[in-house]
Amino acid sequence: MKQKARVESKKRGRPPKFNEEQVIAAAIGAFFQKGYEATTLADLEEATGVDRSTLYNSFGGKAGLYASATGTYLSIAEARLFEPLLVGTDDGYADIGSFLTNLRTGLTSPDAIPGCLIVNDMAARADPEAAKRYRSVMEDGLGRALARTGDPDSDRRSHRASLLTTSVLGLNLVSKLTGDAAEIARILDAMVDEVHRWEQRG
Amino acid sequence: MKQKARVESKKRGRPPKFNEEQVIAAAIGAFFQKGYEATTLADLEEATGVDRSTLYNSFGGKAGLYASATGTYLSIAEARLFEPLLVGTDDGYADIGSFLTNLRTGLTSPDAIPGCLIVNDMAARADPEAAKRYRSVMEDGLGRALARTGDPDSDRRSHRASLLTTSVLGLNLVSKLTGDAAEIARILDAMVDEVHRWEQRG
DNA sequence: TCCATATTGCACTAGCTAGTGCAATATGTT
DNA sequence: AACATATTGCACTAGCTAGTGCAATATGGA
Repeated sequence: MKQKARVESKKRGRPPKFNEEQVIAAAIGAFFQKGYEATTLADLEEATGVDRSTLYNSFGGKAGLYASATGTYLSIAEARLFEPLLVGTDDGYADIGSFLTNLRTGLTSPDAIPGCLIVNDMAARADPEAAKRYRSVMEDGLGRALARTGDPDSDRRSHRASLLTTSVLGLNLVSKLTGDAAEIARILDAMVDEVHRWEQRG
Repeated sequence: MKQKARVESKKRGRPPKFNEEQVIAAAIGAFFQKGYEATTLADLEEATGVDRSTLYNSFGGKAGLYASATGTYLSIAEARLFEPLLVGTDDGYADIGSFLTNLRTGLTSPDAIPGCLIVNDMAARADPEAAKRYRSVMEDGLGRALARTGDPDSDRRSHRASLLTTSVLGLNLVSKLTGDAAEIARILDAMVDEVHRWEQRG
């Protein structure tokens, strides 16, 4: 890391060939597909079209580039997904509906890279078969438990089994990332609270 | 991989020193802490007390050992967490409550390794700071949107913000793992459905 | 006892990794 | 034109990785 100052008043010396935004965008794409570990400097060179020494001098190597990539990605995600939630309309439920629609578009459009960069990295080397089995067994079990509640609406039951299963996956993620028991307890309280409401109101 | 047959009627040749179950248990512990990629053969040797050549001959190397570890882990998880859901009592809601309690115990007990093995592997190399920011921004946004719904119950609102945030994390995971748009759509339908119910019934 | 068979433990290796060193190059300034 | 400065692109390396080869060893059976 010889110099990291990216903003200068005087421009002297050989000018960079690369465009910083484009390099970061390309890096995001690369990290997206494979996750941090599995993305090699060779991958990054190919994706960005920039030599590793340049990546080193200007972005701080693999780690620095990943930091830039996640930073940029989060800013974009905040602007597109989360900002509308913060500002919003006077109809909060409609805003949440829009949020979920945006999420759907982002995740299911055919050319989109699935997942989000942050979570993607987590799932880079996961065993798809194991995760699939884990998920389907859990959802099946929850579905059967819900069938025993007497709730006659089978669509609603399967939706709820799906919701709980997905939440548990997210919960495991939070558990791993924070390791904070109080945080886990809070989330579980929220889940318990909601299930309790199902019981009371259908 | 010279031979993989682990069950033999005749016992000839030098007997193994290791106990298969213990080795797999130790391997689960090792993979738990670091995830697949970051766990080296040296780590596995130390955790299991077994030489790499033995791990190779008897378990199929790192990949084979991981397969055994996930298989065993899933069986345990199924027996402890999911089996009670499948059998259960006549009170489905109570069964789900018990399930969530078991989950809580497993995730928050001080000596427990956080997360589950499957999801843990996914989160092995994730950037905790980025994930934390991502999560807190999302939860904050959802909380504010819920505040605009006119729902006066602030505990309920924060619980729901938490539930949705956790679900979205899980959703991203599913998206990455399956890449199946229909599956994502199904989960999002479930989320939309539940939010819709909040709107209608409070 | 001697043989067949299987595990063990050590030393070794090929391949890949992130990261470096440095001469060549391209610009602004004087 | 000549100099100062910064980027570039190539070749290189130290270190770590999963995986191997093989002689030593420990057992059951003949």
